[in-house]
Amino acid sequence: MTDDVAPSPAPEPAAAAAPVAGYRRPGTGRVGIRELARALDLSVSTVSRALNGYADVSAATRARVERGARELGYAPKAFARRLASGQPQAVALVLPASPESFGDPFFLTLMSGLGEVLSAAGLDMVVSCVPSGPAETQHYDDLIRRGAVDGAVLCRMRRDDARVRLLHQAGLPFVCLGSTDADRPAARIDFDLETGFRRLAGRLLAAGHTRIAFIEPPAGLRTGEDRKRGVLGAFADHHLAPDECLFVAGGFDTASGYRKTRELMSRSDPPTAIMAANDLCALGVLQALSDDGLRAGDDVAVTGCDDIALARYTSPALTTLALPVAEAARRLGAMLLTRMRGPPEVPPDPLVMPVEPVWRVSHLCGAL
Amino acid sequence: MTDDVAPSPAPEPAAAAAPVAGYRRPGTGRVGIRELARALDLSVSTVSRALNGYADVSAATRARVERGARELGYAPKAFARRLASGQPQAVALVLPASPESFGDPFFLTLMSGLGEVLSAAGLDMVVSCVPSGPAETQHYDDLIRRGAVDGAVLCRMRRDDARVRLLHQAGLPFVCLGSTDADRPAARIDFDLETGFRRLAGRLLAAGHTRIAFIEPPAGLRTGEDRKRGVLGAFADHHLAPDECLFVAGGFDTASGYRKTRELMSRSDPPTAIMAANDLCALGVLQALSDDGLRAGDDVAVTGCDDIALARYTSPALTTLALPVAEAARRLGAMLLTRMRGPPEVPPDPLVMPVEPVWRVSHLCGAL
DNA sequence: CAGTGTAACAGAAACGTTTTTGATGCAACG
DNA sequence: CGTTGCATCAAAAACGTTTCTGTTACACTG
Repeated sequence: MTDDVAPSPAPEPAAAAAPVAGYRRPGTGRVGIRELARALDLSVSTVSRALNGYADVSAATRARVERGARELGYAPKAFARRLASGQPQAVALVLPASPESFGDPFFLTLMSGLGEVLSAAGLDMVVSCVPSGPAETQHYDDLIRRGAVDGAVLCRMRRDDARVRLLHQAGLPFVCLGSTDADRPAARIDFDLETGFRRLAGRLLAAGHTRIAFIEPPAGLRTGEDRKRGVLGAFADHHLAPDECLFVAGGFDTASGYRKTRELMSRSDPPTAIMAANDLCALGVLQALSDDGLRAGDDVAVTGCDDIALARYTSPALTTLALPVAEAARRLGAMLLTRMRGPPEVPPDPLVMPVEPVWRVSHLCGAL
Repeated sequence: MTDDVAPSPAPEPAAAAAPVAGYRRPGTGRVGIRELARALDLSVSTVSRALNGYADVSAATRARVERGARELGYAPKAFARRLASGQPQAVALVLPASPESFGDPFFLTLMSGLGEVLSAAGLDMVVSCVPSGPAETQHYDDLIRRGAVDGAVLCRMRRDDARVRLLHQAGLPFVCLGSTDADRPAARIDFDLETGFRRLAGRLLAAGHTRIAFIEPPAGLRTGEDRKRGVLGAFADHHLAPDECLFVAGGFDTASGYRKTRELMSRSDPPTAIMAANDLCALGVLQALSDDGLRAGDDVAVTGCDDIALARYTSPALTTLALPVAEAARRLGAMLLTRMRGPPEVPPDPLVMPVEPVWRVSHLCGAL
């Protein structure tokens, strides 16, 4: 109401690199704690203390303040509160931005579950999509230095992960989806993918498959090691040795599933079963087989991982591993909350969540 | 370094409703503009002006400051900057949180494209998942009052949308994916879904289908009206009248596609073609047909919309509409940027983007 | 040479909160 | 009656920036 005119005779209104200039911030003139205090004929400090639950304000006054705040539509500005008190305001979620995995429903579920509990705690979630690798760590560094977030959620963990080193030394509370190195223990939740893949591979071995191919996740990921250990374990359970030539580097995307399957099936001794890194990858496997005139579940056994909504609608319906990712996301959020509230160094409480095979039809068919 | 001890004799460290207490903010002791100024033997104001591109600092000093900032790892705290200058810091993206559409890759693509251009402009993107409806508007209201964001992106537009009313009156810059009422013109990008559905339906009509079912998007959505107008238009083009009983309320999720298809196909006069609200919905259609022993593309024609990555991997491969959503997301971000930078009332510049049918196989098969 | 302009910087006042420290009135106590 | 204690509130000092207003030194004008 007061300053509605332009900054007219501004001495030097920023010259070259001014990032976002000429912008008149919205919210100017909106009701602040000062207006609320004046309207109630109270001091600013009393209003603040009333709203924040301090003990030295009478019940009557507190009620009056709360009512006034409601009526005038006052809510403390998050950035000012953050500046004055350092109370946490937002947490970061950095998603991998590989163009292929754009469609992975996994992350949407993760985000949604996380957002649910964080928003209930009054925290905002700032998410960014950054390609995995050094750029990702850099992005975290930027977020921290700018003070944009007070906590972080990591996924796609790798061993000797630069991000956890950074966050540890920055003293920022964080939680991981998936485990990393043990030297720097970090709070985390993990899916028991080793057992999951062991059970999947075990079933294939029991059905007589010995030439089992495994399209591995992108190199460097901890979860890739887990999954591989699982299928290796199944071979050991059956006192068999895998043909490691059939373990090929792949990815979490449909395209790599397609490509790798064509390579595998054009060998002189093709596999009789193909385990894909995840469901998205398995879709590529299915398509490649179909293009070769082969049929999954009849000619070649195929398995996926994640049990995305579409797994039951493929043809044939995909046998896969169901991950409780919504539940994991909620728990991750809760873990992060306690770390942000509590002392900076609470002991990590790792939690590994079970994974359940979903036997549909793509894994059927014996070895010969 | 100075205050590392607890707030020991705190008079009354918050009693009941203190939201997040006992938390010692991270970043304490990190380098601020004050430390940087001291290290360079300059005043705080000069450092600030140097970093912000003001003209009244010598080139030599500016270089020295920039170098110092780089070496000490200084970046201005976003919240303090926001407080002092009102420069925008973050924009909101509120996604629908219906448990069914959790997996819709559409939103992941939208988010990623948006994030790309916003992050390049130094803006954070705070995303939340809220069920459509009043809660959504309430959430925006909260974000605004708390000053958490300086701009917003809306999707899933409805006519007479409460959110655009709110944002308009709050004076917050925003852009929409999809159009709303014309009385309050808002900057937006829209997909030409009317033409898209008209072409889809046209092809079906040309193939002899007259009993075309349409599983509509959730009621109230503008995009639903567009799509319906498209199929109605195709009927008009062919001088035919549709059986409106075959236009049923559905949703953007697989489950409703499945359910509605079973209902439709159990009629005494079932449709010979089914147009689904989107690809996710079409997957349910495919599954329902398959469960009835019918085959899409042979017995019944089926179409979707969105061309999600999986559309080519269904069986049969899904005929659908390809939307340039990544491109739209980037442009939407750019539009929001100009609105946040420019004066609050720049004229809206609506943009409708073309949509391309992808003729795969599920639409094949004639009427008889 | 007094005056004027200007380049380059410093000091201090914002911004909207929270938190610390003080102040006041009043009851209870010795 | 002077203290002490308590309940309740107000004033003022943070928080880390940006921006407004001075200030200095120096070159240039007339």
